[in-house]
Amino acid sequence: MSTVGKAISLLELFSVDEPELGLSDLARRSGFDKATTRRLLVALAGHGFVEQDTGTRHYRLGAGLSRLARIREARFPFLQTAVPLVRDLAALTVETVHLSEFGVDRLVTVHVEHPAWANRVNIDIGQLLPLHSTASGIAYLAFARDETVKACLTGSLDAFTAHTLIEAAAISRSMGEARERGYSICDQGYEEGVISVAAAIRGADGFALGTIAVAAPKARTTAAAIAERGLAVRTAAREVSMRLNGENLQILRRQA
Amino acid sequence: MSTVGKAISLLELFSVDEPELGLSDLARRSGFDKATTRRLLVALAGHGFVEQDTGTRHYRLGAGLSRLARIREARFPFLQTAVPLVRDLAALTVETVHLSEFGVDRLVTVHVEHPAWANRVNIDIGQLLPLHSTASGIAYLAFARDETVKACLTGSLDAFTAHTLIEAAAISRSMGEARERGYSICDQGYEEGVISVAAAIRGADGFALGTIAVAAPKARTTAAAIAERGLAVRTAAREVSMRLNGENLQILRRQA
DNA sequence: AAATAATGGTTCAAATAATGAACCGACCAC
DNA sequence: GTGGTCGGTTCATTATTTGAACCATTATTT
Repeated sequence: MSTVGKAISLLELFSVDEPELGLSDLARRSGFDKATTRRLLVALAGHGFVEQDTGTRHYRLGAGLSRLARIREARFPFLQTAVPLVRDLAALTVETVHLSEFGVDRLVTVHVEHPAWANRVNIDIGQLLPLHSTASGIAYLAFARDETVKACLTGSLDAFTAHTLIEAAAISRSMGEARERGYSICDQGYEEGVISVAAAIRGADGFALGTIAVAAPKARTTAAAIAERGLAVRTAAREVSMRLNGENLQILRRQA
Repeated sequence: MSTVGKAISLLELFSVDEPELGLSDLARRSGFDKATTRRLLVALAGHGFVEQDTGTRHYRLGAGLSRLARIREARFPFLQTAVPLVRDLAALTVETVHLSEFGVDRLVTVHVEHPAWANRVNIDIGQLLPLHSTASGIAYLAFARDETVKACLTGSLDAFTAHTLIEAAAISRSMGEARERGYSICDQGYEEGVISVAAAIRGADGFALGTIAVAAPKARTTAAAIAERGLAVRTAAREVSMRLNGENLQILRRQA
């Protein structure tokens, strides 16, 4: 692994649940030597990618990341555009709604709205979602580049529950349904007892950029509710797509 | 420079004005060899820190940065807390209001609100502000750790305009005034014809975390307007500080 | 339409930077 | 005290990064 990759994988050890980590802890989890870990942290700190708490000496993600993320957001206002619509959708459905963006080979959760229910689906910002076994993933794949789809479907796929589809043919069928319907449905494919619907947010070229999804406990979810949510999530995703691409929705037809 | 430092300095070449850059361009600006540059970009792309446009093959900042920034924001909701108050302040003053956070040795602009005026002070997200020659910088230094102040004042300081204060004594005096007043004033210290006021956002330990500032063309700015804005920016910064620290404002007294 | 000069990307011996076992001092619990 | 942490440092060994020269494409220019 390159040194750069190692440094970034240190950053990736931080999460919403564990936003501050000590040197030894980071070394242990990353598998790097303590000296190596520290060397990397110092390099990262020198550019504000991590900060060190002056009291505990623990490390946390730094302001340099916020800076770059804001620069990115200024050119590509994904959050700014989508979050209000995600909020509306959350108010409408009264279930967990999450927004994700494609990165490398997975979907990255960048925003979540939780309902007031005690029994709800909990999702953390920063969570990474596999493409083949989530409603978001299927919705994404339905409008992804062929190369992305191929990369996803070749090789063996993890089964997270007994319901996870792991055969390429079954997943392709699911993608096809999502494409026709305008939204995907994933019934406990990633976590037992959770049913989700999702729709793709698409770029000016018609390919998917990310997704909006509604996740709910299966116990209180009727087929009618699924259909209703599906239409709502489809509408929301379409609206985000249009706002992102300056209203020229005609390009949103897939150029097969 | 460490490899990690090189990779990060590649990321820092991107800005709001130039959010997409080609390989040769990046190599030229960074001063790294083309092969080195590409190697670094590939490593960064592998973790979603940069993405490559499939058409132009140009590189841009990637979703991985958004992810980490959002994880950071979840633990330390600086933007979420401050932006609404920055907006209110912009509506009130009808001048450019910007929010910044300390990083490494400078202030990082993380949010900006511009007024509708044609003649206004323009600031980009991501802009880095020096501590000694901006209203934000002085406001920050007024409540910074002694080590930070010392690090800033030792060594020679750049004069950006004929008005820039570059003697440690003068800057210290300016800091003292800011501390008493609750806000700093910087009269053309960074850019000719621009006058700004700023106040520090402070953490639970009483030390500054960042600043809120109002910047306006000097031509249309009266002494009375400065005083008024000063109080407004002070109030806004105090409010952000309190919300960030869970209302326990008593800790906000400086523990000399 | 041929020539030129960009571009993005690749290769491999040479040079440089990363590595990690052992070490230190500080702190904490027993 | 003693043993176990912790954060941090050192330096000979080792592995990775480096960059000149290279190719294939894609604009420009002549």
